[in-house]
Amino acid sequence: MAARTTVSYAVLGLLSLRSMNAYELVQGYGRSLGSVMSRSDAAIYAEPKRLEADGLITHTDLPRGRRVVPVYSITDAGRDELRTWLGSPPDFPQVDAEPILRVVFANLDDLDQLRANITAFRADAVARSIGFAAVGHEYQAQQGPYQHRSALVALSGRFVADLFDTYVRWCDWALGAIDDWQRTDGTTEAWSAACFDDIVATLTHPGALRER
Amino acid sequence: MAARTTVSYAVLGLLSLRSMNAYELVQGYGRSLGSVMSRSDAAIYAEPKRLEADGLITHTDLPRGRRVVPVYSITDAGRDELRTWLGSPPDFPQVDAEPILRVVFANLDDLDQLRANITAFRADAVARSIGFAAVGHEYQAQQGPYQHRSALVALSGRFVADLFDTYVRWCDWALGAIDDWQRTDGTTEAWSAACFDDIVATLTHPGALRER
DNA sequence: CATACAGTACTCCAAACTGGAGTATCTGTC
DNA sequence: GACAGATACTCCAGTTTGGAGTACTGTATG
Repeated sequence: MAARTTVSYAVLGLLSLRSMNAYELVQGYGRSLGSVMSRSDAAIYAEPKRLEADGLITHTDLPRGRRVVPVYSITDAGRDELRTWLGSPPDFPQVDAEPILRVVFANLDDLDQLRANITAFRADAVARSIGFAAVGHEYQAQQGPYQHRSALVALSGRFVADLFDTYVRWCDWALGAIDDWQRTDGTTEAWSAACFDDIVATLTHPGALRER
Repeated sequence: MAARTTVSYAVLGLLSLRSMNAYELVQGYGRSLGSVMSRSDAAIYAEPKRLEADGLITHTDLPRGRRVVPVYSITDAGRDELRTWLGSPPDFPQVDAEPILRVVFANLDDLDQLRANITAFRADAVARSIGFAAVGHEYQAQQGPYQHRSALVALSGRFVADLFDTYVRWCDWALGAIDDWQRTDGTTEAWSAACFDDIVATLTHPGALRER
């Protein structure tokens, strides 16, 4: 019995809601989980094979026109595995923020380029927000699937919305800061010191309500 | 010439600040970039070999007691590559939020387990905040390396602090919401509907100042 | 009624990455 | 002189990426 990955639990979780084929798994994953835990299609297609080998799911071949498609269902062992995972300590979220790497290694002689990178990041965040709002609209109209679980979907949706909002607000703040640097002819020492004070204050009083 | 990955630019970026050996690269990476772009040590150790094969960096063997350690330096071609990358469009950040997966697939019959998962997530976020504040303190005392770039470090530090703060605030909000569900005997339809309205409002007006 | 075309339903692969185990040396302290 | 902890890595099996490729299905359109 191989070790499970996060994809294992995601697929097991989707199948705990209803039986489906691998293609539907990919669609369902992209719709509801893609924003919090993105995986390539190939990784999701591979997962049911591993899970079935360990008896956590089974499949039934159902005809679809001329071809036959395997439809996967969770087993009791699979539900146990899912329950065990829910009782284990959670991992901390991982972020891969490429735009921030560009900030750290920005060319200090080319603040316009830095600004352009942050502006592009902001535009991406806004575009993704709009795209994600479409899914929210469905649930708003009580049309999304698994209505009895809509409160849980709302909790996770709020998380994604908060993230995107944090991105956009950080961009706006950073763009303003860069403008200030130029107004002070590049003497940013005082600004940096104040900023670090602010950062340390946020970090040492997590979750405190603040305005910025 | 193979395609570059994000690690390539991270290593190239670190070497653009000063020459160092692979071990120092790993330490520097963990300190400054680990929170925005985590990579395993093995991935960072492997990168200089690829970069050197393509002439973006070179190495000089320096004696360290009885052993000889290669110290890597960026070349002009490497600086060009870094500059080209900074001019290319940024990727959108990827998040892998395992705790949110637990929320989506939470057992509706066991809200205490859901609460425990969110509480553990909150505790992790607070612990990481405190840990990250230590690095902030160094810069606060103007002791961190690369002082002339401290404004850029401050921008990225603010991003990490905002992220962690967003996590903690989401946890507090979610825990409160779950308490409310229990007070209303599990009839969460009205709550969900209001929550989706709120989510869509955030997503369609990104960055707008709001209180929650 | 043919045919185009979007959607359904996957497989394959090289290269990258993970995370844990393993190895050896170096430096400072008791 | 011993030992801890930091330095300086390598190795590997298993997982994941992302792009290319294949083939069938259902519906609209001329």
